[in-house]
Amino acid sequence: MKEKYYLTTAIAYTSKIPHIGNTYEWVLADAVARYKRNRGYDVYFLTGTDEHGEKIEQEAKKDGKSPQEHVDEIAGAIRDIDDLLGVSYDQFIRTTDKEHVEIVQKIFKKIYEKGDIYKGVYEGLYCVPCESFFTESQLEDNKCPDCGREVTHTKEEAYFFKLSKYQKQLEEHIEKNPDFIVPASRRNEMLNNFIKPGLRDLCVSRSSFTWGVPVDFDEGHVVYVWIDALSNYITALGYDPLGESSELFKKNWPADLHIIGKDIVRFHTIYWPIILMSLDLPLPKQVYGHPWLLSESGKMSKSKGNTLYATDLVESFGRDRVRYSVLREMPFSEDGHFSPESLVKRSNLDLSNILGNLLNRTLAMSHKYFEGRVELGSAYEQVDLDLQEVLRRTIEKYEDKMDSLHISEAIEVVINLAKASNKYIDDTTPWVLAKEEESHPRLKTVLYTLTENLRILAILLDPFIPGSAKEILDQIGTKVRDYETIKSYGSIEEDLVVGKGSPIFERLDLDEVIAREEAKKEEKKKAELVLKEEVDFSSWEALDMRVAEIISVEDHPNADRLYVIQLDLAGSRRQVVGGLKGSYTKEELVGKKVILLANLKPVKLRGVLSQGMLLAESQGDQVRLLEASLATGSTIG
RNA sequence: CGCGGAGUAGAGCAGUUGGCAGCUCGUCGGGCUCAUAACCCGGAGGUCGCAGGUUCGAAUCCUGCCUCCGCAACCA
Repeated sequence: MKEKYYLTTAIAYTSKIPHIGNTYEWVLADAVARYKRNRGYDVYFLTGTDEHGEKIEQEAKKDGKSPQEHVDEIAGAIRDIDDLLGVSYDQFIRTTDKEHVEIVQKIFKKIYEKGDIYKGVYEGLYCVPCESFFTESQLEDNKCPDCGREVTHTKEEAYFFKLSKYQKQLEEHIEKNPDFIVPASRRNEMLNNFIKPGLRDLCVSRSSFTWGVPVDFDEGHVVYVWIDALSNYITALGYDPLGESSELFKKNWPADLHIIGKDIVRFHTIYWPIILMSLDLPLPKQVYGHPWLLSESGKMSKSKGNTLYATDLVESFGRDRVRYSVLREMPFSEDGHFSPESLVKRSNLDLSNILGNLLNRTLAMSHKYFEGRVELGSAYEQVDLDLQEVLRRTIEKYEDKMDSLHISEAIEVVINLAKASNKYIDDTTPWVLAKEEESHPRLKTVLYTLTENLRILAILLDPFIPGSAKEILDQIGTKVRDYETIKSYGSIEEDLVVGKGSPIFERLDLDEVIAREEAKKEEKKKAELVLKEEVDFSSWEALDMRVAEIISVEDHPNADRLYVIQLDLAGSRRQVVGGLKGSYTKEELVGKKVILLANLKPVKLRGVLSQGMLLAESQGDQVRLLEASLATGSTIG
């Protein structure tokens, strides 16, 4: 009986088309899935899309579509990206699937009936002019802390999850199972930052929007999107909280591995385990919060113009180069950097020069000297045995690295084997052996060794570059492709005739690629200029913008990125809180004449009153204030 | 005093239990010619963020400080 292995990715949020940083996760999971299959596990690999929530409702509205139309479109695109990257998922779940929705409703009901979810009130003391809720303790003299006016008692019904009930159990589980959350830094973060300070009951329903799973016993409420989303890992398998679960579920749950981004570790290691505890289900064995794939210039974002998409990359470079370079550049716990340049360098170096060239020169020699026939000649010599020892250790390290999810290091180990094989050619100098008839048996053994090494290299690389691994084995012409065969050296056919071979992974010209990518980027920029909806003149007239002068600037006492700015507006004093740190020093700001949106409703930002907004141009992280020259109080128009 | 990291050769990074400071790229020089101008060998290049301490011995352990990044918060 094969041992089962159930792994999942996070389900992708369908608000926007994901970039390569988002899609990296699927390739990572796919590499693990393929590796485990090769090792003989009965793998079940789940991925899919998360399609509910307020944000999606809003995105759809912006495009003038219904939420369903919107998510159908994005989910389709995501599925296409998965297929394009060769992600070998067994199931693709969508949270709008009817079965999923029904089971989520049952899960919610079951937890409710158990008493872990209770109906409460999102209670608050409400200040109508400020449109804000406050707790008793926030009030100053029983008045609104922002504007000092009377507050009214307001209640809104909502459902809450008693997280605190399971806090101790969860804390113990995490402490007793050091591998439950990896890497360890994430584990510490969860314990110190969230669990130990105490878990507050979580509001698990919403009534302010409707795009979600309805609470079937209470109209007007939808299930909190995270409860809905996390449940996919069991609904996909056919879990039934009120009846008999499917065979698929019984076989596969608990999951062996959830692969997710480091930003959502909290949901997967606190909320999700507690949901499972409440349902009396076992917890997943491991959650890996992988780091991020960053662009050269930092986090990928549209405004920075450094966003890369899998579809473009695969079109430009081919699937395996993209898969290889993202997996290779990505460390286990630190963020990795990725760019088309790094892809080209990696690809040329590892795949063309070291691997592809090794294949090519080996096949060429077999043909040149023995018409492609590969067989063992004279007995192994020390240099051959040394290489076999390198090979043995390579497999050992590879398995160790793959099992602990250190994918990049596993790849490195394999490439080092390819390097050792190249060195072996220099050490044995086949072209010298070819000259003398009497050294031909030795030459046969050398080529046999190289061919067997290549076969093993291809099998080891299969999880990362499945297409090319197959191509290598095809060129060699061997049918011996099972993972287990790499452990008994010399498993290759005895009467093998290798193919002529042709270069895999042609070298790429870096300068050419850069020029091409730049041109593409420019075109993209043009295509992405999308303006907001048209407004009429009265909307413009309603804004009162004035010239004002900055008198003084202080750090916000309670927020890292904010300044508290005092302005002179035609003799009267204004205070504005703004996120200008990082763009200006305090000294630079003082004395500047700027443009103030003066009739914006005042709000408190982390406790400090802000009466207006300063106009500035912004691009990504860069912010530059618009500067004025006329007297303060002058109007803009 | 919210939490977690990072600071090691020009760049990107390894350094597990303290024991002569390493890898890849780049650079310089050499070798080879089977091969995708690829492959192989060698050299140069570092006060291991700063300051103390423990030790026969510290990149590694302890204390303090500086700088950077991420999470959380926040950007009118």
